[in-house]
Amino acid sequence: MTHYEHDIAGQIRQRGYRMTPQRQLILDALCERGEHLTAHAVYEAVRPQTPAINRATIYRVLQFLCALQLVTRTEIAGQAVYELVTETPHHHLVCRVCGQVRELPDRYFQPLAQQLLADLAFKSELNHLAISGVCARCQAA
Amino acid sequence: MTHYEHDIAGQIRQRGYRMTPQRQLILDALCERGEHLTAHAVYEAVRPQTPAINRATIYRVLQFLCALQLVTRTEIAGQAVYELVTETPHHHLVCRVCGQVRELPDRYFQPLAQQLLADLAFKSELNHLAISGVCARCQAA
DNA sequence: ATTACTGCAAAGGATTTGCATGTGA
DNA sequence: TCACATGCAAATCCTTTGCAGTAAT
Repeated sequence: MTHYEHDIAGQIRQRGYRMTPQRQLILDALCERGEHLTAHAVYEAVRPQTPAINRATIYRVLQFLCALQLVTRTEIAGQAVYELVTETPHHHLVCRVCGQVRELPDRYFQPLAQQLLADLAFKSELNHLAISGVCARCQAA
Repeated sequence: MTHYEHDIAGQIRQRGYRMTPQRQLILDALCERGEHLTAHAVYEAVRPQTPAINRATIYRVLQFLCALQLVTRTEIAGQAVYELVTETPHHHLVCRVCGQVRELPDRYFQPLAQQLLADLAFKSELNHLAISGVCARCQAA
Protein backbone atom coordinates (compact mmCIF):
# COMPACT_ATOMS: atom_id res chain seq x y z
CA MET A 1 0.00 0.00 0.00
CA THR A 2 2.18 2.80 -1.24
CA HIS A 3 1.69 6.48 -1.67
CA TYR A 4 0.72 6.18 -5.33
CA GLU A 5 -1.84 3.52 -4.84
CA HIS A 6 -3.44 5.42 -2.04
CA ASP A 7 -3.73 8.47 -4.18
CA ILE A 8 -5.10 6.46 -7.04
CA ALA A 9 -7.72 4.65 -5.04
CA GLY A 10 -8.98 8.03 -3.89
CA GLN A 11 -9.08 9.38 -7.40
CA ILE A 12 -10.95 6.39 -8.70
CA ARG A 13 -13.63 6.67 -6.03
CA GLN A 14 -13.85 10.42 -6.33
CA ARG A 15 -14.78 10.06 -9.94
CA GLY A 16 -17.58 7.67 -9.11
CA TYR A 17 -15.85 4.39 -9.91
CA ARG A 18 -15.08 1.47 -7.63
CA MET A 19 -11.90 0.19 -6.14
CA THR A 20 -11.84 -3.56 -6.60
CA PRO A 21 -9.28 -6.18 -5.57
CA GLN A 22 -8.47 -6.75 -9.24
CA ARG A 23 -7.74 -3.10 -9.86
CA GLN A 24 -5.67 -2.96 -6.71
CA LEU A 25 -3.58 -5.94 -7.74
CA ILE A 26 -2.97 -4.56 -11.20
CA LEU A 27 -1.91 -1.24 -9.74
CA ASP A 28 0.36 -3.06 -7.30
CA ALA A 29 2.01 -4.90 -10.16
CA LEU A 30 2.56 -1.69 -12.13
CA CYS A 31 3.88 0.04 -9.04
CA GLU A 32 6.23 -2.65 -7.82
CA ARG A 33 7.86 -3.32 -11.14
CA GLY A 34 8.10 0.28 -12.18
CA GLU A 35 9.14 -0.80 -15.66
CA HIS A 36 6.79 -0.81 -18.57
CA LEU A 37 4.79 -4.00 -18.55
CA THR A 38 2.91 -5.63 -21.37
CA ALA A 39 -0.68 -6.68 -20.73
CA HIS A 40 0.59 -10.24 -20.64
CA ALA A 41 3.27 -9.38 -18.07
CA VAL A 42 0.65 -7.77 -15.86
CA TYR A 43 -1.46 -10.90 -16.18
CA GLU A 44 1.46 -13.11 -15.16
CA ALA A 45 2.34 -10.81 -12.26
CA VAL A 46 -1.17 -10.86 -10.87
CA ARG A 47 -2.08 -14.49 -11.48
CA PRO A 48 -0.13 -16.03 -8.58
CA GLN A 49 -2.23 -13.97 -6.21
CA THR A 50 -5.58 -14.36 -7.95
CA PRO A 51 -5.48 -17.37 -10.20
CA ALA A 52 -9.09 -16.80 -11.17
CA ILE A 53 -8.42 -13.42 -12.74
CA ASN A 54 -9.31 -13.18 -16.38
CA ARG A 55 -7.39 -11.67 -19.26
CA ALA A 56 -10.38 -9.60 -20.25
CA THR A 57 -10.27 -7.97 -16.84
CA ILE A 58 -6.62 -7.06 -17.32
CA TYR A 59 -7.40 -5.37 -20.60
CA ARG A 60 -10.47 -3.63 -19.26
CA VAL A 61 -8.67 -2.33 -16.18
CA LEU A 62 -5.67 -1.11 -18.17
CA GLN A 63 -7.99 0.65 -20.60
CA PHE A 64 -9.88 2.14 -17.68
CA LEU A 65 -6.70 3.40 -16.01
CA CYS A 66 -5.48 4.90 -19.27
CA ALA A 67 -8.79 6.70 -19.75
CA LEU A 68 -8.38 8.20 -16.27
CA GLN A 69 -4.82 9.13 -17.19
CA LEU A 70 -3.43 7.21 -14.28
CA VAL A 71 -1.53 4.91 -16.61
CA THR A 72 0.15 5.49 -19.95
CA ARG A 73 0.33 3.15 -22.86
CA THR A 74 3.25 3.29 -25.29
CA GLU A 75 4.46 1.11 -28.09
CA ILE A 76 8.08 0.09 -27.70
CA ALA A 77 9.54 -2.09 -30.42
CA GLY A 78 6.10 -3.04 -31.63
CA GLN A 79 4.82 -4.02 -28.21
CA ALA A 80 2.18 -2.17 -26.24
CA VAL A 81 3.45 -1.44 -22.73
CA TYR A 82 1.80 0.16 -19.73
CA GLU A 83 3.27 2.21 -16.92
CA LEU A 84 1.99 4.18 -13.94
CA VAL A 85 1.91 7.93 -14.37
CA THR A 86 4.11 9.43 -11.69
CA GLU A 87 4.81 12.95 -10.51
CA THR A 88 8.17 12.80 -12.21
CA PRO A 89 7.53 12.04 -15.86
CA HIS A 90 10.20 10.24 -17.77
CA HIS A 91 10.85 8.92 -21.24
CA HIS A 92 12.78 6.18 -22.95
CA LEU A 93 15.68 5.85 -25.29
CA VAL A 94 15.34 2.62 -27.22
CA CYS A 95 18.37 1.28 -29.04
CA ARG A 96 17.38 -0.04 -32.43
CA VAL A 97 20.34 -2.42 -32.52
CA CYS A 98 20.53 -4.07 -29.12
CA GLY A 99 17.03 -3.26 -27.91
CA GLN A 100 18.24 -1.75 -24.66
CA VAL A 101 15.85 0.71 -23.04
CA ARG A 102 17.22 3.57 -21.00
CA GLU A 103 15.27 6.12 -19.01
CA LEU A 104 15.45 9.77 -19.89
CA PRO A 105 14.49 12.51 -17.42
CA ASP A 106 11.72 14.84 -18.43
CA ARG A 107 13.92 17.93 -18.31
CA TYR A 108 15.24 17.06 -21.75
CA PHE A 109 11.77 17.68 -23.09
CA GLN A 110 10.88 20.81 -21.24
CA PRO A 111 12.29 23.25 -23.79
CA LEU A 112 10.41 21.44 -26.55
CA ALA A 113 7.16 21.43 -24.59
CA GLN A 114 7.48 25.14 -23.91
CA GLN A 115 8.13 25.90 -27.53
CA LEU A 116 5.16 23.88 -28.71
CA LEU A 117 2.96 25.78 -26.33
CA ALA A 118 4.39 29.17 -27.27
CA ASP A 119 4.47 28.65 -31.04
CA LEU A 120 1.47 26.43 -31.68
CA ALA A 121 -0.62 26.62 -28.54
CA PHE A 122 -0.33 22.84 -28.37
CA LYS A 123 -0.37 21.54 -24.82
CA SER A 124 1.77 18.44 -25.08
CA GLU A 125 1.43 15.58 -22.66
CA LEU A 126 4.91 14.21 -22.83
CA ASN A 127 4.63 11.48 -20.36
CA HIS A 128 6.12 8.35 -21.64
CA LEU A 129 7.72 8.86 -24.97
CA ALA A 130 9.94 6.34 -26.72
CA ILE A 131 12.79 7.65 -28.82
CA SER A 132 14.45 5.26 -31.19
CA GLY A 133 18.13 5.43 -32.09
CA VAL A 134 21.48 3.80 -31.56
CA CYS A 135 23.13 3.69 -28.15
CA ALA A 136 26.78 4.55 -27.54
CA ARG A 137 27.90 0.94 -27.31
CA CYS A 138 26.26 -0.10 -30.57
CA GLN A 139 27.68 2.90 -32.41
CA ALA A 140 31.18 1.78 -31.47
CA ALA A 141 30.61 -1.80 -32.60
CA MET B 1 8.71 7.13 -60.99
CA THR B 2 9.80 9.83 -58.63
CA HIS B 3 13.10 10.75 -57.15
CA TYR B 4 12.53 8.83 -53.95
CA GLU B 5 11.51 5.63 -55.60
CA HIS B 6 14.48 5.74 -57.88
CA ASP B 7 16.77 6.13 -54.95
CA ILE B 8 15.03 3.37 -53.09
CA ALA B 9 15.11 0.87 -55.92
CA GLY B 10 18.84 1.43 -56.13
CA GLN B 11 19.31 0.96 -52.40
CA ILE B 12 17.31 -2.23 -52.42
CA ARG B 13 19.35 -3.75 -55.21
CA GLN B 14 22.63 -2.52 -53.79
CA ARG B 15 21.96 -4.44 -50.64
CA GLY B 16 21.37 -7.62 -52.59
CA TYR B 17 17.58 -7.65 -52.62
CA ARG B 18 15.18 -7.52 -55.55
CA MET B 19 12.92 -4.86 -56.88
CA THR B 20 9.58 -6.44 -57.59
CA PRO B 21 6.36 -4.95 -58.98
CA GLN B 22 4.72 -5.48 -55.60
CA ARG B 23 7.42 -3.55 -53.77
CA GLN B 24 7.25 -0.82 -56.37
CA LEU B 25 3.48 -0.48 -56.03
CA ILE B 26 3.66 -0.33 -52.26
CA LEU B 27 6.35 2.33 -52.45
CA ASP B 28 4.24 4.24 -54.98
CA ALA B 29 1.30 4.16 -52.63
CA LEU B 30 3.37 5.42 -49.70
CA CYS B 31 4.92 8.10 -51.88
CA GLU B 32 1.75 9.40 -53.51
CA ARG B 33 -0.27 9.64 -50.36
CA GLY B 34 2.52 11.04 -48.24
CA GLU B 35 0.39 10.59 -45.14
CA HIS B 36 0.85 7.74 -42.76
CA LEU B 37 -0.97 4.71 -44.04
CA THR B 38 -2.08 1.63 -42.16
CA ALA B 39 -1.21 -1.75 -43.62
CA HIS B 40 -4.85 -2.05 -44.60
CA ALA B 41 -4.81 1.33 -46.37
CA VAL B 42 -1.74 0.28 -48.33
CA TYR B 43 -3.54 -2.90 -49.30
CA GLU B 44 -6.56 -0.96 -50.52
CA ALA B 45 -4.40 1.51 -52.41
CA VAL B 46 -2.53 -1.21 -54.23
CA ARG B 47 -5.36 -3.62 -54.91
CA PRO B 48 -6.98 -1.76 -57.85
CA GLN B 49 -3.75 -2.14 -59.74
CA THR B 50 -2.88 -5.68 -58.72
CA PRO B 51 -6.01 -7.41 -57.51
CA ALA B 52 -4.04 -10.60 -56.97
CA ILE B 53 -1.77 -9.09 -54.35
CA ASN B 54 -1.93 -10.74 -50.98
CA ARG B 55 -2.13 -9.23 -47.54
CA ALA B 56 0.83 -11.27 -46.39
CA THR B 57 2.90 -9.62 -49.08
CA ILE B 58 1.92 -6.19 -47.82
CA TYR B 59 3.05 -7.07 -44.32
CA ARG B 60 6.23 -8.70 -45.51
CA VAL B 61 7.17 -5.78 -47.74
CA LEU B 62 6.43 -3.19 -45.06
CA GLN B 63 8.51 -5.15 -42.59
CA PHE B 64 11.28 -5.42 -45.14
CA LEU B 65 11.23 -1.69 -45.86
CA CYS B 66 11.30 -0.88 -42.16
CA ALA B 67 14.29 -3.18 -41.65
CA LEU B 68 16.09 -1.30 -44.42
CA GLN B 69 15.08 1.97 -42.75
CA LEU B 70 13.36 3.18 -45.88
CA VAL B 71 10.02 3.29 -44.09
CA THR B 72 9.05 4.11 -40.52
CA ARG B 73 6.38 2.52 -38.45
CA THR B 74 4.65 4.48 -35.70
CA GLU B 75 1.64 3.90 -33.54
CA ILE B 76 -0.84 6.75 -33.66
CA ALA B 77 -3.96 6.38 -31.54
CA GLY B 78 -3.44 2.68 -31.23
CA GLN B 79 -2.99 2.10 -34.96
CA ALA B 80 0.23 1.08 -36.62
CA VAL B 81 1.00 3.42 -39.52
CA TYR B 82 3.75 3.43 -42.10
CA GLU B 83 5.42 6.30 -43.90
CA LEU B 84 8.32 6.78 -46.29
CA VAL B 85 11.50 8.12 -44.76
CA THR B 86 12.31 11.36 -46.54
CA GLU B 87 15.23 13.75 -46.48
CA THR B 88 13.13 16.17 -44.48
CA PRO B 89 12.03 14.31 -41.38
CA HIS B 90 8.86 15.42 -39.68
CA HIS B 91 6.80 14.52 -36.68
CA HIS B 92 3.23 14.60 -35.51
CA LEU B 93 1.18 16.33 -32.90
CA VAL B 94 -1.82 14.18 -32.05
CA CYS B 95 -4.70 15.77 -30.17
CA ARG B 96 -5.98 13.41 -27.51
CA VAL B 97 -9.42 15.00 -27.56
CA CYS B 98 -10.36 15.46 -31.22
CA GLY B 99 -7.83 13.08 -32.73
CA GLN B 100 -6.51 15.65 -35.18
CA VAL B 101 -2.99 15.03 -36.44
CA ARG B 102 -0.77 17.95 -37.33
CA GLU B 103 2.70 17.83 -38.83
CA LEU B 104 5.64 19.23 -36.94
CA PRO B 105 8.89 20.21 -38.67
CA ASP B 106 12.03 18.48 -37.55
CA ARG B 107 13.72 21.67 -36.41
CA TYR B 108 11.75 21.51 -33.18
CA PHE B 109 13.66 18.38 -32.34
CA GLN B 110 17.13 19.38 -33.35
CA PRO B 111 18.16 20.89 -30.00
CA LEU B 112 16.96 17.74 -28.24
CA ALA B 113 18.80 15.46 -30.66
CA GLN B 114 22.00 17.43 -30.19
CA GLN B 115 21.71 17.29 -26.45
CA LEU B 116 21.13 13.55 -26.42
CA LEU B 117 24.22 13.09 -28.51
CA ALA B 118 26.35 15.44 -26.42
CA ASP B 119 25.19 14.24 -22.99
CA LEU B 120 24.52 10.56 -23.52
CA ALA B 121 26.22 9.68 -26.81
CA PHE B 122 22.82 8.45 -27.97
CA LYS B 123 22.33 8.89 -31.70
CA SER B 124 18.60 9.42 -31.94
CA GLU B 125 16.69 8.65 -35.10
CA LEU B 126 13.87 11.07 -34.70
CA ASN B 127 12.04 10.35 -37.82
CA HIS B 128 8.42 10.03 -37.24
CA LEU B 129 7.54 10.72 -33.69
CA ALA B 130 4.01 11.15 -32.40
CA ILE B 131 3.46 13.57 -29.55
CA SER B 132 0.20 13.39 -27.71
CA GLY B 133 -1.51 16.40 -26.15
CA VAL B 134 -4.39 18.80 -26.53
CA CYS B 135 -4.65 21.15 -29.50
CA ALA B 136 -5.48 24.84 -29.19
CA ARG B 137 -9.10 24.41 -30.24
CA CYS B 138 -9.81 21.65 -27.74
CA GLN B 139 -8.18 23.61 -24.91
CA ALA B 140 -10.61 26.43 -25.51
CA ALA B 141 -13.66 24.17 -25.55
C1' DA C 1 -30.65 -1.49 -3.58
C1' DT C 2 -28.18 0.01 -7.42
C1' DT C 3 -25.27 -0.36 -10.95
C1' DA C 4 -20.38 -0.90 -11.75
C1' DC C 5 -17.37 -4.69 -12.38
C1' DT C 6 -15.86 -9.40 -13.25
C1' DG C 7 -15.55 -14.07 -15.30
C1' DC C 8 -16.47 -16.85 -19.04
C1' DA C 9 -16.58 -18.01 -23.67
C1' DA C 10 -16.71 -16.71 -28.11
C1' DA C 11 -15.75 -13.42 -31.72
C1' DG C 12 -12.87 -10.18 -34.08
C1' DG C 13 -8.95 -8.15 -36.11
C1' DA C 14 -4.19 -7.76 -37.12
C1' DT C 15 -0.10 -10.04 -38.24
C1' DT C 16 2.79 -14.21 -39.03
C1' DT C 17 4.16 -18.69 -40.97
C1' DG C 18 4.85 -23.10 -43.89
C1' DC C 19 4.97 -24.55 -48.18
C1' DA C 20 4.79 -24.82 -53.12
C1' DT C 21 5.31 -21.86 -57.02
C1' DG C 22 7.02 -18.10 -59.52
C1' DT C 23 10.55 -14.55 -60.99
C1' DG C 24 14.34 -11.02 -60.78
C1' DA C 25 19.34 -10.70 -61.09
C1' DT D 1 20.30 -20.92 -62.72
C1' DC D 2 19.08 -20.15 -58.06
C1' DA D 3 18.16 -17.72 -54.17
C1' DC D 4 14.82 -14.37 -53.13
C1' DA D 5 9.77 -13.24 -53.21
C1' DT D 6 5.03 -14.10 -53.67
C1' DG D 7 0.41 -16.31 -53.17
C1' DC D 8 -2.43 -19.12 -50.61
C1' DA D 9 -4.36 -20.87 -46.55
C1' DA D 10 -4.06 -21.83 -41.98
C1' DA D 11 -2.31 -20.61 -37.60
C1' DT D 12 -1.25 -17.45 -33.97
C1' DC D 13 -1.47 -13.59 -31.16
C1' DC D 14 -3.61 -9.70 -29.10
C1' DT D 15 -7.66 -7.53 -27.81
C1' DT D 16 -12.66 -6.82 -27.57
C1' DT D 17 -17.55 -7.99 -26.64
C1' DG D 18 -22.17 -10.03 -24.96
C1' DC D 19 -24.11 -11.82 -21.23
C1' DA D 20 -25.13 -13.51 -16.75
C1' DG D 21 -23.64 -13.39 -12.18
C1' DT D 22 -21.05 -10.82 -8.29
C1' DA D 23 -19.75 -7.28 -5.33
C1' DA D 24 -18.59 -2.25 -4.05
C1' DT D 25 -20.82 1.88 -2.46
